[in-house]
This record gives sequence, C-alpha cells and structure tokens, in this order.
Amino acid sequence: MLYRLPRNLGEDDLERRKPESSRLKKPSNPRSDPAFRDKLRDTVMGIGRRLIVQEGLASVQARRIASEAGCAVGSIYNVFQDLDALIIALNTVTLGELGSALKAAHDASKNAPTHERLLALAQAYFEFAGSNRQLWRAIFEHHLPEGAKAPAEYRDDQNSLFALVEDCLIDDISDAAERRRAARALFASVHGIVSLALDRKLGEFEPDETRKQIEFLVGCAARGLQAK
Amino acid sequence: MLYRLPRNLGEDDLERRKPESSRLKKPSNPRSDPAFRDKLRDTVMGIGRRLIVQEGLASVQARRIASEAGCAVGSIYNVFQDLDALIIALNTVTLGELGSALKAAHDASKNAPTHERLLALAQAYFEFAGSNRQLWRAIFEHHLPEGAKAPAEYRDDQNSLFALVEDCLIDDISDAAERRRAARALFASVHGIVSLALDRKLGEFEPDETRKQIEFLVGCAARGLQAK
DNA sequence: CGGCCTTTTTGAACGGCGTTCAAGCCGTAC
DNA sequence: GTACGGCTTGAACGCCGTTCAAAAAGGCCG
Repeated sequence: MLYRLPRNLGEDDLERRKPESSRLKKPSNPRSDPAFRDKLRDTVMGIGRRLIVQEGLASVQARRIASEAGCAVGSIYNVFQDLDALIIALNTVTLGELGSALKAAHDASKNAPTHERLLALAQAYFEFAGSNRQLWRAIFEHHLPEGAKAPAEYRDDQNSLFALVEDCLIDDISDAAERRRAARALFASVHGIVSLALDRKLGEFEPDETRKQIEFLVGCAARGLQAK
Repeated sequence: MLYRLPRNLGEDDLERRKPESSRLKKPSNPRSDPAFRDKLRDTVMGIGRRLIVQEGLASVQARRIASEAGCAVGSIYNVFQDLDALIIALNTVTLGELGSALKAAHDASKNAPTHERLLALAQAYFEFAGSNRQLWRAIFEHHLPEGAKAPAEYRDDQNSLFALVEDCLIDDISDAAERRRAARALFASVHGIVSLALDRKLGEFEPDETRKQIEFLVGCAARGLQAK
C-alpha cells in the first residue's frame, strides 16, 4: 500500500527561500544563508533520489532520510514543507530528465518523416521508463492530497513534453486544437502501453513485446493520419 | 505493509472455506461454519467498497473497517490475510464489473465494422472508469509488495478483457500473435488516455476532450489497420 | 571575554497506521 | 458439568509523518 493520506501542502512551497528573500533581512546567522539551507536540501534530495532508485517511492521516509543524512527528522521539515514537497521536487527533476531525453530524440529526427519521428519519441519514452523504472514510476505513483494542485512547473514540464509530439504533427494536422488533441492522445497511448507493461500486473515485463506494441501503435497512427 | 510469507496458507486464501472444504472436518462450532465467516467477509467487503467509492483506496483501513463493522480489528484478519488481500478481493470484483461492461459493449456491436466495435469498447471503458472513478483508480493504485504475484484470477480477468478487443480484430489481423499484440496495444492506449485524463495531474478532467482523444486514437487505429 | 539575539537543530512526543497474539468467550460434544 | 476447539477481542508492538519546546550555534556588541 503505497500512497499516503493527504497532507497539507502549501501551494508553492517549492518556491520558498529564494535568494532575494534572504536579502531583505541580512541573516545574522550564517546558517540561515541560502548556501547552508541548499546544502541540506541537496543532501536530502540526493538521498531521496537514491531511495527511490534502489527501493521505490515507499522508502522515501523522514526518519530514514534523517538517519542517512546524519541529521534529526525535524531538520528535513526545515527545507521541505513535508514529504510530499520533497517527492514533488524529486519528480520534477525526473520530469526534466525525461524531457531532455525526449527532446534529444525529437531533435535527432528533425528531418525524418512523421512516422519515424513519432516512433523515435515513443521509443525514447520507453527507453527512459525502462532504464529509470523506479524514478519513472514515482511520478505516477505519487498522488497529491485531495485539495492540492501540482505546482505550475509540473504542468509546464508535462506540456513541453506534449509540445514535442505536437511539433511532429505540424505537417499532418493543420488545425492547432486538433493537433494538440492528437499529440496528447498519442502521448497518453504510449504511456499506457509502457505503463501496463512495467506494472507487472499481467505476467512479467517483456521489453521486446512492448517495443513491438509501440511499433504497432505508432505505425497505425501514422498510417491513419495519412489515410485521413 | 509487507507480505509476510503465509503461515500455512497457499496463494489462494481467497478460496478458503468453500463448502466442500468444511465437509472434510465437520465444524464443532457453528461460528466456524462458512456462513458465519462469509457473512463477516461480505460485511467487510461491503464497507471496504464503500470506503473506496466515497473516499478512495487510502481510506481502506483496518481500524476504520472494524469500527464500521462493529467488530474488533483482529476479526478482519480472520477473514482476510491482510489488507492487501482485502483490496485484491475488492479489485477483483471491480475487474469483473469492468469485464461485464466491456462485454456488453462488445456483444451489442456484434455485426458492426471494426472501427465501430473498437470505439464501442473504448467508450465503454471510459464510461466505466468515469462513473466508477475511485473503484477504477483503486485497481491501478494498489501495488503488490515486491515478491508477491497477483492471483491467477486477476490475470485471467485482464486477459479476458484483452480477448474482447482481440475478437474485434479477427477480420483485420489474421496472425494470432500479431492480433494479440494489437489488442493489448490498443487496450493499453485507451487505458493511457483515460488514465492521464482522470489523474488530474494536468489541469482538470474534461470528459469531452477525453472522448475526442479516444475517438481520434480509435479512428487512427482503424484507418491504420485498413491501410496496412 | 560575556551577554544578547536570531535562527537552526534536535528528538521526545502525539496520533495514527497495519498487524499480532494471549486471554477470554461460547457453542458443541461427551 | 467439563473439556474442547475456534472465534473474538483489544491492548501492545513497531512502524509512520509531523510538531514544537527546548537546546545549541553563530554573529554582534559592549
């Protein structure tokens, strides 16, 4: 049972503690210096990331992190509002890395036909999810408490992923709204295939089978677009 | 919540206490009668289901269920090995209901062309997920502990869902392996679209937009199959 | 140096979780 | 009546996230 009961989450706590906020009041204590804070923040995030990679999201626990970071539990709550905020920060990093991977595939196939470009993106997505399984899973395993909204950065990152697909369809779908919809549908489709494949809920994970499913889907979509 | 290896129970504790098993040893106490056990079992499952529907999977808690069922926490562990087993039992029910919904759509479109049949299935899936959000989410939110495997029934249920899609493709894809792959890919694709739409991680849930995405995907796939 | 002040760090404490298990309870059998 | 099971019970155990009063740490000033 991997999720948690809702916690309170300030809307933008990820944006706290910007350098300029500390300029308003000169810190009389160097430990209130952003550098100090950021150091612990980085340490905590590093440990959190390692925990996700090695054991999964469920192992991101306050006491665990504190003991590995050599500090008290309370200190974690000094740099992150709560564990949700830490997880969101970690997932934002992962989302960024996923974005880079997709962007690389997108750029590399710049002048190829639509079919190839879509396939390159889909394969890059699958590749990333497969070789960063736990990090990737963490993105979708983590659920915000009922009221809370994902930070803007989160949604922007997701939108920029969709935009990569959208860009591949620019020659095939002239209407912008329709293109946007198609891009999201295709992205979600590949996500669905990868998602069900990695959630070993039906038998073991078979990379080759998954790859072929992706090829089938993208092939159908590309042909379907042309035949339109 | 760790899956301790069962004391003496095999993987099918859901199947325990069938009438025939009680014939082997006549119970010396009526409370060991299947009827008694099943009554509590049903009560617990009823409460569990209501908790999922009303508040989500996270509210399926031992103390909560016990208090609503008017029994002690320990009694729950007499009819379910642990909460995971309860959740799996609940999800199995949901999976069955989903299967019925899809089968109805499948049967109703018996003689329609492939495109319509696929669309009917996809729409039925979306319809089910949308009007049973929490129950549907619970299926994918719940993760088995590392070592454990889903019960056979679970996988059989999933396979029978795929089979419905497969059946729609029988005229379009002659090779059985390829048809199987296509069915899974399409199912997963629709699942992906519905999944990302309902996980309000990117903006609010917009049923109409989702419906159009599904129409786009199925349309592409159907045309793509013909153009093959 | 010793106060003074600010901010961080600390970890015991709180409430809640899943799960266990010794002790009691309760029909039945003898 | 007594003995025998299995069922029920709920306190207890060991976790969890989170809080917050108290302690500590570092700069400042007289």
